Amino acid sequence: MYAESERPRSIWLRAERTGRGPAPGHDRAGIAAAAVRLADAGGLGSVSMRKVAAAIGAGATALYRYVDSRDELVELMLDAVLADLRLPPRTGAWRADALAVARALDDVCRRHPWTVDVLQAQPPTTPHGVGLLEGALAALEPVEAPGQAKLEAAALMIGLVATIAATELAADRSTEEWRSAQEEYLRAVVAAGEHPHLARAIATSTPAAGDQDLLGRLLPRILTGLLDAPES
Amino acid sequence: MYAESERPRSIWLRAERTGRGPAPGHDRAGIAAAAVRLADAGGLGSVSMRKVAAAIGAGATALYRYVDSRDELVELMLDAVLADLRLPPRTGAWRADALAVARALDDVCRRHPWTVDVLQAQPPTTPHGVGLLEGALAALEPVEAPGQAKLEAAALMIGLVATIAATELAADRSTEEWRSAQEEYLRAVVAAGEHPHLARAIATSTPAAGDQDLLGRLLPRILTGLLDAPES
DNA sequence: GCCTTTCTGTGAACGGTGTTCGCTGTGCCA
DNA sequence: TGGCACAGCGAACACCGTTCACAGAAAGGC
Repeated sequence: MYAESERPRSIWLRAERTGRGPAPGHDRAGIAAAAVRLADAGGLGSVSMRKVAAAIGAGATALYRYVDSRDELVELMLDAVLADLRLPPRTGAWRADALAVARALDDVCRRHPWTVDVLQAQPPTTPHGVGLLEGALAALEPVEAPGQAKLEAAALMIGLVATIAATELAADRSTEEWRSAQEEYLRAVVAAGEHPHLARAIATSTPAAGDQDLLGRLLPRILTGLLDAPES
Repeated sequence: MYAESERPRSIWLRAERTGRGPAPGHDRAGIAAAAVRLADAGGLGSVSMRKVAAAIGAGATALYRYVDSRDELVELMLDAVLADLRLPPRTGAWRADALAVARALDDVCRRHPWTVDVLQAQPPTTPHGVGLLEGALAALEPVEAPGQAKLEAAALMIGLVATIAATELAADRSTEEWRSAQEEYLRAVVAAGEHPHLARAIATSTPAAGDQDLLGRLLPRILTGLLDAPES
């Protein structure tokens, strides 16, 4: 099919083991688990090849025997956490089914906040990632729409879940002093009086009232907008 | 108010010039413009302190006289491109007005694709960024909702515009060989037959048919979901 | 006018990053 | 048993953001 073997291939099409030579001391699952542990503790930024290698007790560059690049390592990590997705059985009510898929993904984002950084960039093309896509498309099965529109809807749904989760997680994901600097500036803007609507909104805002279930209120309407189908 | 002057402050609260000492050879606007040029050409990743400094003909570390960190440089860049926002006058029809604000932001995202990376992370707290927030809140003025809800709606609206733009720009923003590897894997998944819905959606998908005006179809419904107001 | 103070720009340096390369040794296959 | 392909490693390269001490220049106070 392809010339010899030069073509760069996805990690998911490369066998983990060739059979020749000494047995590897580690495997993709263990590496991904160690990297996920690091990311859960300190965010994606604290996942470096050297740190992950150290975490599994290997030399700095041993990881490149298992992974072509850091991006591939992140793909491994994403697939590892998406393996925990618990997609409920379909009921046939497509709005509810799609919402259930979204909620399952949302759960993963809560457990592993760094996943939003990956999911916002592009839809996941890993084994469990395409499982998620399949689940979303299965939920949309009753809808009459061209395949292209459904693909877009599924991809966008994933991105939107990530964005909503990111918005709600924003407070946790930034440092204290950065937040206080932001707030000081906002206070100054409000005090300057040039932004009356912003001032009023902030004044009448109860700081603790994180509104509940954004996903449940938003997603059905978003899907309606994407697929232009009447309520059902 | 604060002890002496140690507290870290936002760059927008620091004067650009104190008056003493030699005149600076550069200014924030010029630095931001050079950085924006770099980002437009090669993405946010190709904006490094050294490259920006070289672009304005300065030594590697001269930038730190104007900016406390790279993150602040990005804030400068974001504000520079948000200065091009052309917010149309309000009409009083809040859905249409909010959509107009979103379209203005969408235009900026098309011209400077790297802005989506910044906007997805958190709402913009720069002079023109709060101008955008003010514009969004002004559009929502006729809506009866608590300030907190309106703030959330405005912030989420910005993030969603960025996510939608990111989805549509995804093809342009990745390298050719990465995309071909992804496609090869997807083809293999479809061929394996374990994902019937995905297979059907891809089979019936016309590759060129980027669906038009996602924003116009999505945003009104999203706002309805956020603010729970009847159509008007 | 001078002097002090304060700021600008610089080059070197530190610790970190992703990644490449050549080496040693090991274990499988023929 | 010989040969070969692979695992792991250490050094190295080219970057990155950031800090620091130091040169020189311009403004303020006297």
